[in-house]
Amino acid sequence: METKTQAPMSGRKAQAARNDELIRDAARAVFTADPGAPISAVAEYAGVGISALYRRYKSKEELLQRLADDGMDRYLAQVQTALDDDRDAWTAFADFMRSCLDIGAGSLTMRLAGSFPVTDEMAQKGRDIHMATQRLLDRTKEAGALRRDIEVGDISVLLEHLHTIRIGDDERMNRLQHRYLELYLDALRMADAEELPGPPPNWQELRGRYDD
Amino acid sequence: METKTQAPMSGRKAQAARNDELIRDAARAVFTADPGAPISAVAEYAGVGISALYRRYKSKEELLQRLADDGMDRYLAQVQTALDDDRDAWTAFADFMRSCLDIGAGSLTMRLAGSFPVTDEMAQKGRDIHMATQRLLDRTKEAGALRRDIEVGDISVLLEHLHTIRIGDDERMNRLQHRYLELYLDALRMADAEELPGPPPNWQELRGRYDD
DNA sequence: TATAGAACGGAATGGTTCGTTCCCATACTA
DNA sequence: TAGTATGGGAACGAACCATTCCGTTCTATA
Repeated sequence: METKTQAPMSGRKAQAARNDELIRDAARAVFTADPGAPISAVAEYAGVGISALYRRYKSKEELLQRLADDGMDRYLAQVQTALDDDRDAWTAFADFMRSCLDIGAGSLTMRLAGSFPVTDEMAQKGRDIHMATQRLLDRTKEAGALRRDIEVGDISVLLEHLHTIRIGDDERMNRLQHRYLELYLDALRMADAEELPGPPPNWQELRGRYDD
Repeated sequence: METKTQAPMSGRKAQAARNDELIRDAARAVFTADPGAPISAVAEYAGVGISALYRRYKSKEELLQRLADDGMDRYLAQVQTALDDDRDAWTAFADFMRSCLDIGAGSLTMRLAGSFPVTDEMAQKGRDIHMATQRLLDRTKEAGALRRDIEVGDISVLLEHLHTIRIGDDERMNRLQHRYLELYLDALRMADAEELPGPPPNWQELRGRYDD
């Protein structure tokens, strides 16, 4: 009975496994659209009851932490991919930015700022992210493919804010986000442009939003 | 006693007049920072009691409408200034964008989307804004100073989202917003750049957020 | 087929937030 | 000094939400 021909579909265990994923995806979608959304909205979006959620996460806070942690992992993976990319530096960098938009990296992590305590582990992961991103930027600058005065904090801010563009359905939204990313990319590429005003946001300013 | 040497300060009427302004400014500041802020936050920020607020506005909704209406007027004034600016087209346009950032134009109007019903008068004003902005863009494009595929909706989206950058205190925030505006401007100026992906957001898409 | 128990759905609960109203104090005006 | 416009801020009631609870469904096993 367990090894049905077509689907390991039926069966509480199978449904539970499917729900694990449904709930993660729903949570990501819902909280990305509205960081203050009620937990019931996540359940509804996932098409499950609230119990299914609380069976997996002790509290809303725990769910948010996991989501943020997930987001950091996914972002880090993108940076690694870019660092391993042996095409020309600019192409690797530009594609890195485009991927980040698609996977929503950097979005949740930032938008959830302040809504849960930061574990030591997450803080460490944040530093790793910073360093890896720095390496990517340095490499791109050395190839003369990126403005000198762009720093890690700028990348965070750019991605974070491109994600706040929310118009139309998911597909349209994504397309518009890419529209403005391309605009930014055209500017980022101008290695010899005049220097931008103000110091870029630094580590402390960005993290500051978590500590409140 | 009314005509004290120093100030026409004391006196209920004088205080009332001052409060009018205090409250408007507080409301703008508070709701710009957080469109969902409670009315009590506005009173606190203005340093007055809640009564002072309700004496002037029948409800929170009315206050929001007035604020949005105000914002539209201020934006329209900026466009007019830019249209009357007889320096070169690009400089006029760039300064227009910079001014919009400083006065918060386009910010409130958008961020408040959906939180109150739109009056016919406001809808009309919205159309005026659209047309005036269109004229400004056309003029700038004709001078070869602006990408051809930038449309009115793009300007709305750009301004709206530059305003969502909120890091540090008011001054720092403004400086950072200008940092990214300059980045955008460098890209907007590239009249012969490759076309951007996706159609720009249209009137309907932008207004759509109000009707819900 | 009967039954224990995992996994759920979703209503009920209790606490918090917030718009609005109310009551009383204060400061001018006549 | 009585009358009136302003304000301050507590009190009220509705809405929202995280979390808990209880009855139900489905599987596996005997």
